[in-house]
This record gives sequence, C-alpha cells and structure tokens, in this order.
Amino acid sequence: MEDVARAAGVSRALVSLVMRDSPLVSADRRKRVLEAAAKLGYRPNAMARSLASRKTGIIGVLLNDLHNPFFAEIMDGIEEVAEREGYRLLLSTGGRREEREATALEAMLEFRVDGVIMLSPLLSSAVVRRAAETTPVVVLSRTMRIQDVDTVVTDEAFGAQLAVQHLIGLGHVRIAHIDGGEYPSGPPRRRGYERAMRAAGLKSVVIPGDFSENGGTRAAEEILKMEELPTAVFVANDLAAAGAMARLQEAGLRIPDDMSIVGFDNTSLASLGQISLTSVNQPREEMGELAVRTILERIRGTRTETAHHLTTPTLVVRRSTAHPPVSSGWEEDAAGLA
Amino acid sequence: MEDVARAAGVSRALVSLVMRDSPLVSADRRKRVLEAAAKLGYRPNAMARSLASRKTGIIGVLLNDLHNPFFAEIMDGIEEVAEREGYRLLLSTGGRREEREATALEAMLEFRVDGVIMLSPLLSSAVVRRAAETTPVVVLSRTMRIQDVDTVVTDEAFGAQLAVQHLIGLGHVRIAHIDGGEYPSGPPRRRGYERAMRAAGLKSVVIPGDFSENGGTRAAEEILKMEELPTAVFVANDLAAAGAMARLQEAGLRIPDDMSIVGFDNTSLASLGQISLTSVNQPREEMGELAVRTILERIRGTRTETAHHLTTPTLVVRRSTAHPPVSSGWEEDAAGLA
DNA sequence: CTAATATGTGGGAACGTTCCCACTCGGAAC
DNA sequence: GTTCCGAGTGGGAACGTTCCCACATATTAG
Repeated sequence: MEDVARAAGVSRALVSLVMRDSPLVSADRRKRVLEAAAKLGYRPNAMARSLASRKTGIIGVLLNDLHNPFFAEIMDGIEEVAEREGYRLLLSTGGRREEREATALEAMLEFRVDGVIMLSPLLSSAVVRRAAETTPVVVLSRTMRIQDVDTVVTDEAFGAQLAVQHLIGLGHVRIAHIDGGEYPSGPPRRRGYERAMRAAGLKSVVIPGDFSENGGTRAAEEILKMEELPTAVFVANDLAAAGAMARLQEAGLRIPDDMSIVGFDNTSLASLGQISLTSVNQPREEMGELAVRTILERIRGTRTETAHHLTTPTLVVRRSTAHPPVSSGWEEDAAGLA
Repeated sequence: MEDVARAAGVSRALVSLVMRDSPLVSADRRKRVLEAAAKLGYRPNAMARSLASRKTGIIGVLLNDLHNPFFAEIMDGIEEVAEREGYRLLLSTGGRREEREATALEAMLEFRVDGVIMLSPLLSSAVVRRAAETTPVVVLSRTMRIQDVDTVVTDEAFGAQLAVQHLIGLGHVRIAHIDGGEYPSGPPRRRGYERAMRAAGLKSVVIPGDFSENGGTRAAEEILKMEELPTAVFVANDLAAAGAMARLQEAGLRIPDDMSIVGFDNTSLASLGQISLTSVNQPREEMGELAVRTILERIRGTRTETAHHLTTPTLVVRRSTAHPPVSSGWEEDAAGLA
C-alpha cells in the first residue's frame, strides 16, 4: 500500500479510501491510484483490514454434512443473500461429529467472524450459548431456546402430520415410522407422527433409524420381519427413505402398490425419476435467506430481542404413495376415516 | 493478551509462547498463563496472528458445485489430511459460474491463504496462472499445464475406455455417448469414448449433455427420437445418467434388458438401490488427500518442480448393464468382436 | 476582499499478534 | 570465585491496514 501511494504520488490514507471505494475521492486521483495498484499488482490484505477495522465482513457457516443435499440447498439461499449484502462466507464442516464441530466453531471465533450460522448442529446448548456471548449466532434446523440465539426452523411436527394425514387420507391404517434417532430433527418428527396417529385413533410403530441410507435399509429389514406388514411407511428423511425403499423392493414389494412410502426434506433425491418419492418439503432456500437476514439484523444492531422463525412445510406428492392394497382388507374402513 | 499477561504476572511475549505451546516455557508459568486465559475468556485473534506471522495456516478450497456428491467425497479426503496436518480450510463456492468463481478466488488471495485447491474450476488458465504467482495452487480434476500449477487428475479418457470396453464385452455394438459439453471433464471423456469405439471398429454417436440431471433427460429424449435405438448408452457422469435412465424407463424401456447404461464418477447416487448404476470409479478420497499433500509440499518448500498426478479409474459393475437384447440381432457379431 | 463552508488530503496512532534481540539467573566447569 | 552457558524471560519493532483529526485548497456568501 505504501508503494502504491508513492507510485501514485498520494498518501496511504488516500489509497485506503480508494480501495474501499469511498465517494470522497476525486475522480482524477482515484484513477491514478487504481492504475498504480494495477501496475504493482497490489491486493489489499484482508487480515490487516479486519484487524484495523475490527470487523471481518465474514459470516461463518457451520455445515454438518456435505453429503446431504438438504444442506447444499440451504446454502444456495445463504450464498445468495450473503453475496448481495456484501458478506463473505467461511464454511466449515463438522462431519456429524460433535468434537469436530466444536473445533471448527472455535476456529471461526478465533477469526472473529461477524456472525455464525449453524446448520442443524450437534453441539451442546452450553457451547452454543458461550459462542453467542462473543458473536451473533443463528441456529438453523434445530430448536433451541437460548437467550440471544436466534433460530430458523421448520415446523417439523406439522410436516410429519402432513405426511401421516396424507397416508390416512389414502386409506392406510397400518403406518410405520422409521425415525431419525436423536439427531436434531429426529424427535420432533417422531412426535408429530405419534400425535397424528393418536389423533386418528391408530397405533404408532416406530423403528429406529439415523437419517442415513444404511439406517433406512436396516430399518426396512426390521419391517420385513414384522408378522403383519404395514401398508405405509413414513421415513424421517429422504435419504433413509431411499435406502428403505430399495430394500423393500428387493424383497419383492412393489412401491406404491404393495407399500407406500413418504420421506422428509424433499431433496433432489426425492425428485429423481427412479425414486419419485412423496416427501415433506421444507422451504430450504428461503430458510437459508432468512438465516442470513436474521444474523445481519444482529450484526447491524437493528434488533436485540431474540428471534425465532418458524417456516411451514408442505407435502409434495409423487409416485411412492397410493391407496393400500385391496388384499389388506382395510380399504373401506380407512376410507371412512379419511 | 495484555490483560492475560498482567493477570498471570508475566510479559506478553510469554503469553504468546504459551498460546502456541512452545516448549521453552516452564510448566509453572504455563499453568499460570493458561489459568489466567481461561478466567478472562481470552481467545487468540487469528487475524492478528496471521498478520504478524505472515502466514495463515489456511488452505482455500474452491468448490464448484455443492450439489454434486462427487465434490463432497473429495472433500472427505481433503479434510482428513488438512486436519491431521494442522491446516484449516476456507471453503468457497463458485456455483458453476466463472465470474463468481473469480470473485471467490480473489477473496481467498486477499486473505493470504497459504495455498488454494481448485476443484474442477471453470476459470480461464490465465486467471489460474496469475493466482499461482501469488500462492501455491493445485488444480483437481482438470488437466492444466501451467508452470507452477500442480494437478491431480484421473485418467478420464482411460475411464471412458473402460466403460466402452465393458459394453463391447457384453456384446453391444450400437453404443451412444451423452457427453458433458465443455465443462472440464467433458472433452477427455468424450475423446476416450471415441477412441475406444474407433479401436473396436464401431461408429460413435455423441449426444450433447452438460453433467446435469436435466441434461441427461433431454439427451434421452434425443435418443428416443433416433430411428435405430442404441442398445447401450455411456453417460458422462452419474447425475446425467440417472436423468437419462429415468426418461428412458418412462418411455417403456427396461434397464438393462432393453438398454444398458454406464455412468461416470461412481458417486453415492450410482450405488442407490433404485438406480444401481454401472459406473467408472475415481478414487475420490485419495485424490483429495493427494491434493492436500501436493500443496503442502509447495507451502513447505519441499518441492519446486511442477507436479502432475494421474490417478487410475476402475469400473464398478452394477445392475444397469447386461447383454444387448437378442431381438437386436447383433449379439453374435458383437460377441465375435469381444 | 474577507470570512465561512465545503471538499479533499495527509500524518499518526491504533488493532493484537509474532519476531528478534538483549537480558537475567542458576548451575557447571575450571 | 570467576567465567561461561543455556534455559527462560521481557521489551520494542514490525505486520498492513483503518480511523481520527488536523490541515490545505477551492468555492461561495456577505
């Protein structure tokens, strides 16, 4: 910068103003500075800038699992707003392991990011609270009621109810649920399922899962061992639903003729032609955008109360659900129920 | 840091040494410093540290498309080695748009990252060359022969040959290719296909595609319009293969009975039960690890010559390929060829 | 023609570290 | 008992910016 100033025959301060394109510089000098900068191949040092200005212009995003398309789609929304608002993103992955997540978070805090967005974090709420003392924090896709920690979540339980009600409406009565274990969205989805079943006077059957394809496959095996097969399965997410579906088909069941399946998240996986999975949609891009806006309010100090945003899921019907098989003998009763 | 030093009754320099766990500090003082730091909630400022030490301990990773599981799997390898070697990752996405990629790259350079790994970048080689003048650069999954730009690529053409030879071995003669357009891996895969076809004395038929699911679907429509259908299709990547497969099945073709399909990348998509796609495997995790090691050699100055690593693809056979239908009347000729 | 007001411009002190060098101090060697 | 040594410690100058304030210059009003 020193060199650029000298080459352009101005002071350091002026170069600084030009680099941040401040409007208080005359067109003439601005041009001279830019030319000198280009000639010398000068590139501002973001570290020094952040140090001096005490802000980084960076929002940290704690990503859990790069393999789950759900997160990629939320990122689309995050990126768009961040770019528009002139913020950079520092992504980091937790790889579904709490300890690694903590390390990644710590690194972001050492970088003095202006805010942190956590996607479905595994972190204990104590750790999150402590982070929030230092910098604004927004948690996405996990309910969390901590002072000064804003959240953006979908009404997971309601989504589960939509799924169950859709199946009931088709005439299903024996509806099983492959759950997501204790990962953040697991319990609320399970509760939504149980509540909807109870409301319809039906019996809940929960098979443990873990949001992974393999988990879905294993759970499907459990189902195949049941002495009376369900006619429909509501699975905690699309990935597990795909796994379960594959296993059930392999066992000779036709989907949806012999068994209906509903997933959750409506990821790109669900819309694949070969899978064509009925699924509960979350407005992912919108959620990502909302998260950035929420954190910007904090960063800019526009808001100080804690905010909790709840988005509403919808159901997307595809070819994996249909009426239960006639042979099951339940159709009429079920129709009556719907 | 000042405060911590005062609280522990030592000098700033000593605190600095403790924070970097230098061995030249007595156990007694170290303990005192750590306690003071914990009590005051002190967290070193990574910006200041980088500024003073003139290195960041960060490797920038320019990611193209978060939606493609291929990149997620490479990231697994990158993360593992980076973590083990004590480097942080600064991810950034280009979203398959050259301009955004350039912005993201510029941002990394402003941060003075210690090196940049580019995954299948769209960037012009001039831009890459310029970046390489500032900081070590490794390009992954795109051939590039620039002084001081190291590369890690799979032998794409060989992979394509494996795919074609597998189909020929099964007896196919009319084998079409849905290509990847001008995205980095498109041309080498197309050339590999053409070469293998020529070597077998067969006629190449290339349908344009773009590595996306939709592109695959559109290409499949082109195929359906052909007056003599091919009995096998080699698609430039798994995503497009899935799209094509769905469209062909919708048109009533059975896979693999009526038509065989081979993909490329062997992503998690290919192994999904419903898709079960024969695909060319790239050692993704290994490639990620290799990329980090390669860049570390540069960062540490262990090597100064430009390095080009070539990994060898393999074929993973699944249920999407089989002998051509007997009715095609070509089986015997083809068997003779194989 | 002077004073008051816009506009730009420049210098110096932060920002929170690391790095370099000079120093102290206890113990070993002569 | 002096000298020497090395482990451990402390002070001051970077690192490359931004920010604050004072200043120079040109423009306008009285």
